[in-house]
This record gives sequence, C-alpha cells and structure tokens, in this order.
Amino acid sequence: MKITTWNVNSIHARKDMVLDWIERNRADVILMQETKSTDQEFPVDDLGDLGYDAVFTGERSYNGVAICARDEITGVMKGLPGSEDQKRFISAVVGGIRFISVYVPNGQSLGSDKYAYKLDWLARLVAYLPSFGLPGVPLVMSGDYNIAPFDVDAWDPKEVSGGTHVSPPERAAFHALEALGLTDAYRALNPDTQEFSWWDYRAGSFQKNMGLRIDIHLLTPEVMKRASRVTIDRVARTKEKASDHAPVTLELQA
DNA sequence: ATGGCATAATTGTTATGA
Repeated sequence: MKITTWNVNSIHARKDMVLDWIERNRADVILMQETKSTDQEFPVDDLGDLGYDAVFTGERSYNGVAICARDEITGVMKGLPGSEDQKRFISAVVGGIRFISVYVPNGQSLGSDKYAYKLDWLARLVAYLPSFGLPGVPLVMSGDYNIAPFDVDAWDPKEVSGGTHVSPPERAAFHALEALGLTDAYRALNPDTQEFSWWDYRAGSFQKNMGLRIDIHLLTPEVMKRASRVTIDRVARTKEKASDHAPVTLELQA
C-alpha cells in the first residue's frame, strides 16, 4: 500500500501536473494540503476519471485539505474543533486505516499573532487526537506540519524563517504528537539521513538544496510495523511550475 | 539587513507562504 502526502500549493494552478503525477504513481491514498479550492471547485470529476474517490474541505485562496483514494472512503470528519474556520484538517477511513490530512499553520514570525495561532492550533490537535483511540488503532496522520523536528531536518536551523519552523515551542508541540504514540516514519527508517521536502522558490534554494523536511507521515505502532520505506520525490520539484513541496510517499507491507 | 518567487484575490497592489 502506497500513501502519499503532498502540499500541492493550489490544485487549480497545478491540476494537470498533479493529475499526471497521480496517474503515473498510482498511490492508494493521497493526502493533500493547500488545495486553495472551495469545495464547489474541487476537481472531483477529474480524480474520478483516474479511478479515485475524494473527500475535501476547502476555502477560497488559502488552506484546504483533501483525501483521495482508490478504495472506498468512509467515516469522513472535517475540521479541528475550535479552529473550524480555517480548513486545515480532514480525516477518513480507507482500507481499515484511519487517515488524517493536516495543514499546520505557517506561523509567519516569532511573536506574531500567526505564531500564537500556530501554537494554539497544535495544542488543539494534541488535545483532540486521543478521541481517535490512539495509540492502539491503525492511524496515519500526514501532512505539512510546518515544523522541522530536528536540526538535521533544516538546511541551516539558525537561518530559517527568523526562527519559525525550528523554534523550541513548535518542536515541543511536534514531540507532544509523538508522545501520543505516533512515530515519524521517515526518521524511524532513516535515522541519520538529511533530506528535505520543501524548498523556497526564491534565491535558487532548490538548486542549492536549502530546504526543510516538514512534510511528514506520523504512524501508530501497528502501522509502523508495516512501514518499509518513505521516499521523497525530488524530481517532481524540478518540473516547470512545480509546487514548492515534493510529494512524500510511505510504503506499507500487506 | 533585505530580497529573492509564486499564488490568488484583481488590473496595480496586497496578503500569504516557510
């Protein structure tokens, strides 16, 4: 079973590229972030033509998350309690596993209102997750966490974003998610490797490999036992008009 | 210290991203 998380940075600006990638890679489940699409405009018919069902919650211009799958999707839940206005959380069951697609707020700069919102949002996520019954259930929560968990996950932790994405409170929130019984599959399978999933469009950052690993699959133990590989598709980031995030694919053994 | 690039609202400029 292949599960991909991908911040597409507008499903409309990149529809052909995203559909082409899905057609060529045939992941079983695709968790999207930053669709930047209202529910009315989400390209559900195009995905249907490729054999995928899709559930989504979005808004105009910003945010927006989706779950696409080749098998039946059930048990859909939309919105993080207390933060329903920004469309950053969707959950559904596919093939006996509960999936959650999250788009964690960016945080803008240390001390800003948006930074406070990011920490509040993460605290609400930590408070909400136990209602899903983890760690003793098959659950995969993937998405754009906007946090580089450790220094190895950032090209230069001292220079990044004026301190956001690497600040101790953000990392503490990420580790609070792990404390609920979730494991960062990429880091568990690759203890020392430095690989990034996002690169700034500016200043030739991709060519210089100045990036962050912020697109992450978090797994409960019984799913982690099945995890064989996590791959970051850098080639997708080289394409003309690519998203600034690469798709990250988790492979589970049957 | 700042800008750089991209998207989406709009048509000249602003908000946002990480």
